[in-house]
Amino acid sequence: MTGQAADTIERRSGVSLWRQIADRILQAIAIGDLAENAALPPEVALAERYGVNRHTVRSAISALVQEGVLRAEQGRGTFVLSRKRLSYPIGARTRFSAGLQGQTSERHIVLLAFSVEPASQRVAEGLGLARGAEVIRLETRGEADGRPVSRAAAWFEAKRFAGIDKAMAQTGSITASLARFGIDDYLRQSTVLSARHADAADLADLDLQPGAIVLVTVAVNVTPDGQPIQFSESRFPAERVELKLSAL
Amino acid sequence: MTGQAADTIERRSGVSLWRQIADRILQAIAIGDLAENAALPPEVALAERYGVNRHTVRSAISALVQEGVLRAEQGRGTFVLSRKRLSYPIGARTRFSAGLQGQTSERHIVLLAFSVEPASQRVAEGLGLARGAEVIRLETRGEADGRPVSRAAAWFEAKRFAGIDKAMAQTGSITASLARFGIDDYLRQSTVLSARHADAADLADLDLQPGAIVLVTVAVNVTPDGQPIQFSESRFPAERVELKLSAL
DNA sequence: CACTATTTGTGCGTATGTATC
DNA sequence: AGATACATACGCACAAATAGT
Repeated sequence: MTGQAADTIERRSGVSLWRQIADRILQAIAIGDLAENAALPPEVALAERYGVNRHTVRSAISALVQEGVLRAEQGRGTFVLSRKRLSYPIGARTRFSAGLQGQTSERHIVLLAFSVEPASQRVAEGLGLARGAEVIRLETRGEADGRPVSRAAAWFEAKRFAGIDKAMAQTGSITASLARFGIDDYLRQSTVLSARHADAADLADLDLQPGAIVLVTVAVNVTPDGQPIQFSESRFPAERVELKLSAL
Repeated sequence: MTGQAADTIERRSGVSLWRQIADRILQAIAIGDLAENAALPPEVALAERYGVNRHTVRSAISALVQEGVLRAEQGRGTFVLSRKRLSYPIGARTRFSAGLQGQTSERHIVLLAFSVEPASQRVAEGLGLARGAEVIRLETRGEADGRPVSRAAAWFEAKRFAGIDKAMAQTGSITASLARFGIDDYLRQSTVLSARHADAADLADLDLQPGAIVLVTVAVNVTPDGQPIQFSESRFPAERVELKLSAL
């Protein structure tokens, strides 16, 4: 971000100063004046350059952080985010590791937590169980090249899949764990997709900045003969992942 | 939002004042103390209640607007947004009107604009044309019960579908328009899904507030024998729509 | 390890602009 | 026209995190 005179910031032009400054920064990124991961000048420097108060610069930066363009780190600076996204396939046979093969040099699933609990309304419905039936919940995080790319909770009928947590911890794979219970194949029966802002838990789990967006999928997996075995809710950081729908 | 003393807002507790106030408001909504579409007290009143500056209240409200919980309208007030979502089906035979049947009493597509232009890289690839080949672009908005639920751009080969804009204007249906060109059936070949914050155009087209999220699908439709006929990019307001994936 | 400089984060007070009723 | 309520902008002060010295 070199010269670019302050004189193009116009007061009482109908466009707020902070929006004009935000647009200037976007332009600088588009031109290549600000490269990916490059640091912006400090807020005070920008304020001086544009002849505005530091708060006004902060409003501009804040908007771009919300838009997923910048990342501000207290004590360090403000940086331009990279924009490449992994393409995560969703289809009849959605599998984490296989799906990302070729796009990353490394990927794996970490088991974060597990618990046995009574099924909530939606979990019971998804699995075709009575409400309150015992289910096992596995919390996992998917990572690719060291970066978190998904955060999922999966529920299984406790009676049928007792010990799946240990299998998961050992194998690091849902597919392999289910195989231990005689499930050689399973299919995606339904997927509902939505998006929202990341909440506090998402921010921590996925290493995101406040204001980041997560794609949320709620899915049911079934055996080839239609028996529900897994209910899951997955969250993907929208800035790092896109979903590619294939034959479902 | 009745009583709830200010004394639960704690200074130097490690949590910023604005975040504590935002959480209080979320709690009030969860409890039902603030109903859907209810107006919040004015900023100055909240500031006084919590014993903070008005700016601090504004930070809290601003965060909740970003999170899609509130909607601030200059000169009128700040309101709680409703949370019900339409479920938009995506599958092999994705059709706008048929998909929303049963969920809304009324839905239709409005043709906003059309143009003939040279195909961009991705459009050419999607349609299997040479880059720069002439294509027709249709801009449409989907509405259900008077609310915008989608905004789409669709591209067709100009040579083959000359006049599709008029068909679209008359019929208000892509399916019906394609039928005039001898396309009785078509299938969804590929769909890539992502999410981002709404840009200025989205805000205007979909009647959203700054900070709103849009789900974006990029899709190619083909004839049953695999010939690409339509490339499209659709945007759905995430606060009003979820996508339900069905057999693709 | 303490100290300092740098940089972003939080909060207050004030003034003025703009949209709505 | 006047009152109300949100939006923008400035200036000041201090807190918190980081990176060096």
